[in-house]
Amino acid sequence: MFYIDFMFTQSEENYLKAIFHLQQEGEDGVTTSKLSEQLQAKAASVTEMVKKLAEKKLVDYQKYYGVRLTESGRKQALNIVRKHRLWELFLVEHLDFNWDEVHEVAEQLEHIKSEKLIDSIDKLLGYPKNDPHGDPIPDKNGHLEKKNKSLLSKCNIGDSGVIVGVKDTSPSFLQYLDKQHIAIGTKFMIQHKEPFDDLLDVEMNTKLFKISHKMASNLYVETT
Amino acid sequence: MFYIDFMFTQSEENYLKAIFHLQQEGEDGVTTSKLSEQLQAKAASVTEMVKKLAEKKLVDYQKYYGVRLTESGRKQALNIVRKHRLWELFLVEHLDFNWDEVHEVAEQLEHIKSEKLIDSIDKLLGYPKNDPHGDPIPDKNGHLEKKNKSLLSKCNIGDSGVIVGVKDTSPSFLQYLDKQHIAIGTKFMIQHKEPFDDLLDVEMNTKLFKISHKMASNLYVETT
DNA sequence: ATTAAAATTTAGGCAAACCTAATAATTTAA
DNA sequence: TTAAATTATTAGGTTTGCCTAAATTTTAAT
Repeated sequence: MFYIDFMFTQSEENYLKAIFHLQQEGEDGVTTSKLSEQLQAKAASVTEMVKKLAEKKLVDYQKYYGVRLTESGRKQALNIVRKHRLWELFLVEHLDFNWDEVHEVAEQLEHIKSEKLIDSIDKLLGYPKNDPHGDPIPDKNGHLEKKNKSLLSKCNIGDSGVIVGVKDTSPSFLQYLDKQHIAIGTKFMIQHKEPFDDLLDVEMNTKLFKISHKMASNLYVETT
Repeated sequence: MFYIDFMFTQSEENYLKAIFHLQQEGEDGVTTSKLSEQLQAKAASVTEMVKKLAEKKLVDYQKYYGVRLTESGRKQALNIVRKHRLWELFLVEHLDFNWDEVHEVAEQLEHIKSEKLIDSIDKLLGYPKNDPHGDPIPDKNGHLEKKNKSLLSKCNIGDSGVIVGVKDTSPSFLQYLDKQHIAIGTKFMIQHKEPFDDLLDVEMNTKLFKISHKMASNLYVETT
């Protein structure tokens, strides 16, 4: 295939995506070591690639102080995130994948270069707003809706609402949720919060669940 | 992602596929120069890769005399061809792609590594036998149906049948067929064949077409 | 049967993206 | 505020998959 100006290697795309995700989390700049961890690459490799991205004006890079996406870099990153999330939803909606199986395949599919392809998938899915993990899907123009979600672990006794997303998307966590019939859309109400270890008693589906702090800090909710 | 024993690079997969296709055409072994042309790579690059494939027992390689797929290599090649053709059909059937648009995207999609993904696509499509260009789709076990197709250019006056495939799958040829409403499944009968230049008068869709030798030698037919 | 032409292989390089080891800058803690 | 610890960068390698140019083998033509 022929490559155009603004086309990137898979590796470059993975870096852009990783920087984007890390920027979403912490507010401060993205460090070499954070990227190194996220991408499972050595710090030296990260420095090298980051310099390349800086040359291409995709990131602002300050030696020893990390990177930040430029407007152009952010746009590219959002495009990859968009493709990843649309593919994930497609796999669940049309190919009988479970939400714990989609990530790995979407990691590959997100690099397919065809605007028509992803726009068709988008259309087929009815221009969806969220992926199977509750994360918002950027639109074609790079607009990303930001929800008023918070972590279940931040909620207090008496709070109620609905689960809208997961922070950890590892198969093991998602399978654990499946086993307990906890899913996106599940309504909850916090009955009790143990001061000692933050263990929560949460009512969901008319049943009572004990939810660890670790689990609660990986569930996004919208309170009502 | 993690790589397993029998997983290949995109480049290796492209070589296997190219060798497979060239073997289908000429009966004799596949030469370095044929591969070089097919893959748009220099002969020296081909020699190098071919040696690697030989080490992996995917091809039998005789210096200066070319390669031939081993049983293992053929199985791998068929798997890639299977994926390519299933994706092509998926694009046409589910994403409104025209048959002249699918090849380029399928060239990328064929390298996605997920057995579950391609099996789901296969199922979604109803375990189809042919891709949008009429080429047979190998099944999961590497079985490839061979049809009794021949070229329209080999037919004689009075012969009739149905168009079952195209040899040239370039967008320009396919668009040319679209313009004349010639498609897979179109029935035909040869009214006349001009001895001088092999120009054919062919009845299709109750209309009469003049078909050049070049065009006729890119249309596969089954005669009745 | 020789020789010229064509095809193929070998040798030596290059870029991408990774690595380790050594060095340098920054941060933390005494 | 300095020294130690941490973090980041540079320097120098490796592998993959390409390339050009030179050498070799095969094929074709006289």
